[in-house]
Formats: sequence, C-alpha cells, structure tokens
Amino acid sequence: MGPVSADSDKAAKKTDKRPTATGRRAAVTIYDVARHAGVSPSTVSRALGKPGRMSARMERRIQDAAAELGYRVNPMARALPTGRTHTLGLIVTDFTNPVYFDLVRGAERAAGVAGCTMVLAESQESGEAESNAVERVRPLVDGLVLAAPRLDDEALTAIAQDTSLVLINRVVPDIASVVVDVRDGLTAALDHLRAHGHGSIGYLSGPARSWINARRWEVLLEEAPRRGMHVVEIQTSEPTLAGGRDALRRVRAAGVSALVAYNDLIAIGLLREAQATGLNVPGDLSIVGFDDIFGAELTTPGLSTIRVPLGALGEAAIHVLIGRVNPEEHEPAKTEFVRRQSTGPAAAR
Amino acid sequence: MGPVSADSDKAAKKTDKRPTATGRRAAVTIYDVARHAGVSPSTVSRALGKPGRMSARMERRIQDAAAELGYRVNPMARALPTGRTHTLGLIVTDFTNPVYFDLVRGAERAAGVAGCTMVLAESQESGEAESNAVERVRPLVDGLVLAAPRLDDEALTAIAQDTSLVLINRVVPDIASVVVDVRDGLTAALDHLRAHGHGSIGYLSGPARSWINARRWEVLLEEAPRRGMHVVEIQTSEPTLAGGRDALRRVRAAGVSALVAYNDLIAIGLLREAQATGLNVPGDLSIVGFDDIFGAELTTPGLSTIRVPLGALGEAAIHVLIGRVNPEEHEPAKTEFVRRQSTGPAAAR
DNA sequence: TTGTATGCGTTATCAT
DNA sequence: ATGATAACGCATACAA
Repeated sequence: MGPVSADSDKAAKKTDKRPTATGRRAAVTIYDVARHAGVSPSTVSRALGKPGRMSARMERRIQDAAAELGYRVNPMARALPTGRTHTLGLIVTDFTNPVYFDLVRGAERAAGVAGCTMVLAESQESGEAESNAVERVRPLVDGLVLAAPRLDDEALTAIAQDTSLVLINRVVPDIASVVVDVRDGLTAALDHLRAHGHGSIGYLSGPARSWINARRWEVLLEEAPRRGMHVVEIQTSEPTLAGGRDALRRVRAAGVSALVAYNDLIAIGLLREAQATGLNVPGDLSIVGFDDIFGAELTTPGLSTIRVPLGALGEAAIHVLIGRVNPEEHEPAKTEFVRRQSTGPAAAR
Repeated sequence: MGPVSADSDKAAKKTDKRPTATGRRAAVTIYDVARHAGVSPSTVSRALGKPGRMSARMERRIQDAAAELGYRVNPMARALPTGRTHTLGLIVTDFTNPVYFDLVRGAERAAGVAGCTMVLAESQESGEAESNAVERVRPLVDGLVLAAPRLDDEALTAIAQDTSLVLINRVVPDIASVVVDVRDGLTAALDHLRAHGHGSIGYLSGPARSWINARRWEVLLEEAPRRGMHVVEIQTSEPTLAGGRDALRRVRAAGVSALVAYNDLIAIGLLREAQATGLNVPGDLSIVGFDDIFGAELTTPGLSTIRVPLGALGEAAIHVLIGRVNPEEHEPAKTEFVRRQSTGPAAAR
C-alpha cells in the first residue's frame, strides 16, 4: 500500500466527504455539485464544460458550488463518452541524451497551452522497445509524437492507422512529420572547413535505422563534391560519447583532417579521445558536431556545431498533432552553423 | 508485432469493425472478444484480468480470441470502476537541467516494470507553476513524485491528503520522501580541500526555497568548523550557468580560495567566468560542484564534484510510491566525492 | 434554458 | 465456473 495522508480525521470532518477505503477522500463529482447548487447533473456538466450557453447567474452559481466543494473533473470519466483524453504522448530514444531536453520542454509547453498533459516514454534506441512504448502509451493518448523513430515505415504506418501520429526528423509517406532542414547549417560548415584548407572530411555516422542520419549523410554527399571536397563515411558503434571515442582509430586511418559528426555526443567523445592520445584539436583535427546540445560549449576547445532548434521542433510537432497547424504549411526549421574553437586551419602536409 | 495490418481493406473486412468518424477504426472491446469466443463479457474480463481463476482451456480460448481481434484494454474505462489509472506523475523543476535526465529515466523504468506509465511535468522553479502542474496531473495519476518541490510544507501536506505523494530531496512531516545523504560526499570534499591547504571556503547557494540547499549548507556549517575551516555563504541569482557566472564578483570579494556549489551548473558557470577573466582554476580558485551531471567531466579542467545517484533516486521514489518499498526502510542514498581537476593546492599567500 | 435518460468499456457483486 | 447486472463519472441526444 502506498503512503497515504498522515491524519485524515481533521480533513474528513471539515469537508464532509465519505472517506474511501484508503483513507483518502472520495472525489467530488458533478452529482455533488448538482445537489449543492440545486440543479441537475447535466446542467453542471454544461456549465463547466462550455461556459457559453446558459443564464449567467445559473452558471455563476454552479461555478461557485463547484469551487466550494473543490470539484475537479475526472479526466478518465470524461474520456469515456468523448473518446478524448486531453493527453499527448512523446516517445524519445534516450532520456539521457541532452538533445531531448529542449525538445521535451518545447513539446510539454505547447501541450500545456493546449490544455493537454504529456506522457513520456523512452525507446532506448531499439525498435522493439519503441514498439512496446507505443503500445503502452497509445490507448492513453489523443495523439503521439515519435522523435527520430527507429521503427520501419510499415510499422509506423500501422500505428498511424488508429492513432494520430506526428514524426520528428523522419519522413514516411502519408504520416505527418516535422523535420529540420540540415542543408543550411551543413553547407555553412563545409564552407567554413574549406576556407580553412580542409579538402577531405569524414562523416561520423549515426544509427543505421535513423532517417535523419541518412539525410545528413546524403546532403554531405551532395554538397561536399560540389565544393571540390572529398567526403567519407566513418562508422560509429553508437551515437554516444563512447561511440565517438571508439571511432578515433578509424578516423586516423581514414586520414581526413576534419570531421562532421552525426551528433554532438559523438563529436565530443572523439574530441576528448583525440586529446587523450595527444592530438591537438583543431591543430591536428577539426571537429564539427550536430545539434548544439548542452555541453557543446563546455568543452575545451568549444565544439563548433550545427545548431538545431530543438525546442521549436518539439513545439511544432505538438502544434501539428493537435491540428493547430497544417503539416503541409509547416516549413522545416532551419539549422545554423555555430563556430566555436574545435575547427581551424588544416595541418600543413 | 502490431495488432493491425498495414492493409486496411483486408483488415476491415476480416475483423468487421465499424469505422469511426475520423476514419480510424473503433476500438475492440471485451464485448467483441466475448462474442468471438462465445462467452459473456464478464468472463472475458476475468480471463484477461487475473489469469488464475478459470478452466485453463476457456482462458486460453479467450486469450486467443482477444489476440486475434487485437483487443487491448481501455485504461480509461478500467480506471472508472477501479479508481486506479496505472499512471504515475513526476514533476521536476526544470526539464533542461541535466540533473533530471537520469532521475527521469530511473523513474520511468521503475514505473514501466510496475506496469505504469509516467506523465511528466515541469514547474519552472516557481511555486505557482508547480501548484498548477500538480493540479493538472493529479486527477490523472495513482500517485505523484515531486522532485525538490518549492511549495511549502502546508501546501504539500494538503496535496498528500488526497493523492499519494513521494518527495525527492525534501523532508516534510508525515509525507514519504527519498533523500540523499550529502554528508559523505561533502566531508570527503572538505577533507580534500583542507589537505590542499584551503582554510576558508565559500558555498555558492541554491534557491532559497530549496530544502536540499538548506541541507547542504547546514552540513557544511557543521563540518567545516570541525575541520578548522571557515565557510561563508555566497548567494547566487539562480541555480544555472548564468547564476554561477554572476557570482564571480562576490566570490572574489569574499576572498575564499575554494568553493562548493549548490549544483554543477553554478559551478561550471563560475568556472568558465573565472577563466574568462584570466583566473586559473584550480591555481587561483578551486571549485567543487554538486550532482555530477552530464557535462561536469567535459569542462577543462574537469569539474570535481559530489556525485548524487540520480537514477537510483528516481527509481527509489517510484518504488516507495507504489508501495514496493516502505518509506521507513528506505535508507538515504550515499553521495561520493569525485575528484577531477578543478580542485588543487591553495595559492600561496 | 434546464432536466431525463442513455451509453462509453470495464470491474465487481451478485446469482446461477 | 460462468453469466446477468449494477455501478464508475461524465457527456449528450432528446424531451420538457
């Protein structure tokens, strides 16, 4: 049994509500309010539901009664006849990845102003866990936001079939999504690197199932040659600090002088590992991260990175989900290259 | 595997569900399952609810029927008669504060294994916003966890009166809570500083309404004199990087050679501001943070800090909440001093 | 404008 | 062991 109130005597006496078995008071219902105000329950429902349609005095009386009794609607009970729970779900791959801080905040705030509460779940970078999370959350919510889902198109389409779905940084036919346009930031980064004499760069790639990873690599593949630069993909084991550290061997083998990473975590991991082995950044190696998470500016040198407006992304996803904005009209958020100190002139050969 | 097939025509024909107005299919209910299995709805409810009490063959048949139809219980409908929603709430002060990453993860996982889903809300360091968050979430959940709440004892007691409540890092009479014992880590840090010749240290304090801030300061006040060290409190404007930066002026004025901060954010803010003004850390100033958040090891020098087992804390809070562990038996998690490079010998006078 | 009656999907209390 | 039936709290179509 969970912890219950310390002493229920006083409370019970004061507000005259039948106590439940747990010792906590039973909730006040519209029936209580109705009796207190001398009207019928349905009138109470109306007065509280949509404050427009009745005599102002009556409405006022009911509101007073409700306030006096401390009435609060029971979301579950309301959800049954209406089918709407006023709850939205957000599923991210990894709680501890700082990218999601601002995204979650943006989503939660947008949901809040829309009168909805957020339920959060984590998919731990695995398709199966993601599927479980979706199944657990789905019956509870009016709609679902999946951030960078790892499920395949088919699975996502199946989900979209019976629950409103918005994807972040993933595009699937006939499913609403909110994406960032990585081209601006990426080309700015490439220009910056080229101006510093880097002719050959490496892309530290992200999860194979990640759509946005493929997207980033694709744009690089388009834009680098256009600038007369070579670009190679360098695999990482996971999109974390450890993944970045592990990649150093392959980075050195590749012989590139500059890198763009799938995310800041990988970039920072590599940065630190490089320094640990005596390399100078940016003297020997220039590194560009992605996202501009908390921590990117804390390293020495500060991490040059491509900033993604995460908060705006989370907010936009909710807006699309609740229909406040048409997915068609929603235009991709722009990315921006943030120059710090982890990038500099290429070492002389 | 998803319960519905990608191809809606086949599925619609095969399972004969009436489509809703939105175009999405109506949910399968126990009535559908009952008809399909040739039994009554109440039997289905029992078979699925508590797999013990009926003929194994019947039970099996019902489960098959449910699976075939893709039945999933409706949490809202279930919550009505039972009063239990299988949902737990967690309210933190600030989503973007890295301290909460692990805490949220720990809580979410513990909730998950208990078959509950988490709803998350943010109170933005304000008592009023916290109160709103509580009110919004409360009717939805079976229990609530408040991390470092800013509300006063009275308000919290009132909340505890009609919803199960567990506090993290806050102690209020007759309310269950989960706290860390800061003494171990703090004394280790003090010993470390004294061994390096620091005789006078400053405490960069946190929010005035924060119980854990008072607690940290109190222990410092006890333990520093015991070691023949002076200790002064230095106010900060907010428990963030900016708060740490702003405090530098007062730190220099205070003339201390070492600092312990309320949290890592403040410590890092101060560290960077000190460096920006030409000070050497730890040469001129030794700095100890608190929590060991992501980012603490990324600075140069790496931040010495007092590690708090956040994940375990979040998990413990949920365990207490769902009654898996008695609040009395729950013993405070221990803190540990993590020595990095932001602390060193006091400058010669 | 306000009240009456019914249903939402489940669990629980009865009979059987 | 299984089936009928009554809540649970709210919204709503309909009657007044």
